[in-house]
This record gives sequence, C-alpha cells and structure tokens, in this order.
Amino acid sequence: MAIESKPEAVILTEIMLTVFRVNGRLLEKGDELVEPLNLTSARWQVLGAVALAGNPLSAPQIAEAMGITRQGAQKQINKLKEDGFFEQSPNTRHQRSPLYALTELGNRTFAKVMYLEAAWANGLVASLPLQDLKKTLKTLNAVYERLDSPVPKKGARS
Amino acid sequence: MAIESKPEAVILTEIMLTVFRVNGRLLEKGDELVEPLNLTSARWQVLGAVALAGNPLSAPQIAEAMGITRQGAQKQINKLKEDGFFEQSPNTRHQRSPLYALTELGNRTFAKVMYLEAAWANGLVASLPLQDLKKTLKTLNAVYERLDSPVPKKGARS
DNA sequence: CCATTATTGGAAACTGGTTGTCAATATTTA
DNA sequence: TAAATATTGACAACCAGTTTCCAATAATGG
Repeated sequence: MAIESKPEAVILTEIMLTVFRVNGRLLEKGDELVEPLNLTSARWQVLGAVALAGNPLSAPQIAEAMGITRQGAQKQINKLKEDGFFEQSPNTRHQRSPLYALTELGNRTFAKVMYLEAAWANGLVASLPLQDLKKTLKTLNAVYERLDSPVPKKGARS
Repeated sequence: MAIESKPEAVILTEIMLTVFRVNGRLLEKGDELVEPLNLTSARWQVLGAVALAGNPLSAPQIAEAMGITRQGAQKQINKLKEDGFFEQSPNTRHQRSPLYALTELGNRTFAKVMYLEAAWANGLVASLPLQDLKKTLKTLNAVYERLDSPVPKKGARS
C-alpha cells in the first residue's frame, strides 16, 4: 500500500538526487582544478583545514575539523607530509601525536588553490541571482539540520 | 594577489560545502533506512535503476542509467544476484551480456524501500515551504548544468 | 567474407573513505 | 600513587567507486 506523499516530500526527494549528482560533479571538477598543483579534492580539503586553523593541528584535530575519521585523515596527512606540503613538529601535550603545519610550499600552494577556486566560482555563478543562492543555502542547511535528528514526531515543536 | 570575489561566488562556495555535508548525511541515513532489508544505499540505487526501467537491463545499461562506470555497477549487480534480488536471463542481442530483472524478492523489497523513503521524506520536510524547496531544486539544477560545461565565456548565449 | 573495431565481463590495482584491533601513551579517578 | 580509562598511530580488512588490462564476443566496413 503506497504512502500518502506530500508534494514537499516529492520535491525533497528530487533535491536529494540532485545533491548526489552535484556532489559527484564537484569532486570531479575539484580534482581537475587542483591536479596541476599535485593535489586532489581530498588533500585540498585537509590542507585547507590546517591552513584555516592558523596553527598546527594534530591528526585527530584535523579529522574533527573535517568531520571524517581519525584514520581517514591520517592517510591524507601522511601523503601531504611525504609530498612536502606539511611539516611535523613535536606535540608537548602528547608525545606520540605530532602537530602538522603547512610548509612554505604548502602555504604557496594553498594560496594558489584559493585563487583558482575563486576564479572558478566566479565563472560558475554567471546569471544566478544572489537571492536564489542565499535561499538555496538556507534551505539546504535546514535540510542538513533535519538530517541530524531522528525522524521528528508529528507536532514536535522547534 | 587575491582575486575579486563576487558575493554570489562566496555564497556558491558555501553551497558547495553544504552539498558535501548533505551528501554524506544522506548516504549515512540511507544506509540506516534500508539496512533491515539487507540493502545499502548503493545497492538500493541499482535496484531502483532496474525497477524504474520496467524491463530487464544489461550491466552496461544499468551503469549508464546510474551515471557510474560499468565495472562499478557490475560489482553491485553481482551481489544483488547473489542475494536473490536479481535474476539473470539470456540476452538475445549479446551472448556474453545477460539481462537482469527483479525477482519476486527484489520487487517486494523495492516496494518496501519506496514506502520507507516516502515516510522518511514526509517527516523530513516538516515546516519547509514548498516554494523554497522548488526554488532550491531549480537552483541546484542550474548549478549542476553549469558544472557540465567548461568555464563559460562571458557573453556566451544559452 | 574477412579483418578491424567496439562492447562486454572478469580481475587487479588504485583512491578515499569506513570499522576494528593492537600496543603505547595520557588522563582520570579511587 | 596506583589502577582504570581514554586517546593515539599503525595496520589490516572492508565498501564503493575508479582506471587499466585482458580475452571473448559483436558489429562494421572493405
């Protein structure tokens, strides 16, 4: 027996499918964008987490900032260190858990990435009204918040 | 030297980050939703591709419909067949490339999934205005289309 | 009709993430 | 202070996707 679907739910389902498609495309294009800099979307994100923090971070802190697991972050960190984007310094607070900071190369590269990203985004928004973009961001964030909590009961306030 | 960022580009960048987060959450919640049915988000999607087609499909056709590679689709197909959701029939048009259709179990399961998804989406849209959802879908689709083409030149028509 | 080219499934290696285990180090608490 | 607990890095196995290579089968065209 089919359930009674609200028209809102139908649109939301379409939004979900579009989010999947956009997500895939963004990773693809992001990889292309930073490929000349010897980066990938994943490593760009890790680089950004440390760059935006402004101070050296440990692996668990980077994972926390990115919303991924400690081990997942560690994999990218190790590669970034290997390729000279990160340098390691001792952590006075935890002997086994070093801190990571951007090297000169890391900083130079991240600056280039920011430049490329800005140029890309500027080209992408051509003829998209600012109001539409703002409303979209607001709605997506609302959906995201609802995805946090379990199925809300009918009539539950807030 | 920092680039001149349009305010639209700034919002678009935030939308991108939100899309990443929403995408992750959707997969997570989707996995939870269909876990009792011995499915995952990935296998649900393959099941859906064949169910919605209405007729048996070959592996390359399923991949095409899903926008993933032939080999990626094949992995899920093999598991779905193994678990009794798909049955294989000979393809008169290509001896080495069988067609896949839903078994009785496959159909029953997909019906349950649709029910669960509808209930979930209905609960999720509480207090989200239909107009906002429609505008969001439209804007996301516009972004998606722009992601297709390379950097559009200023003044390019259509 | 035969030779070239395209499609297909299988297997393996890779990316980027997950979970789980282990031993070492920190931290908390009794 | 000593014991229990939590955090951490290394490692391995797994999921979901990718690319690459192979051999078999279709399809095309000379």
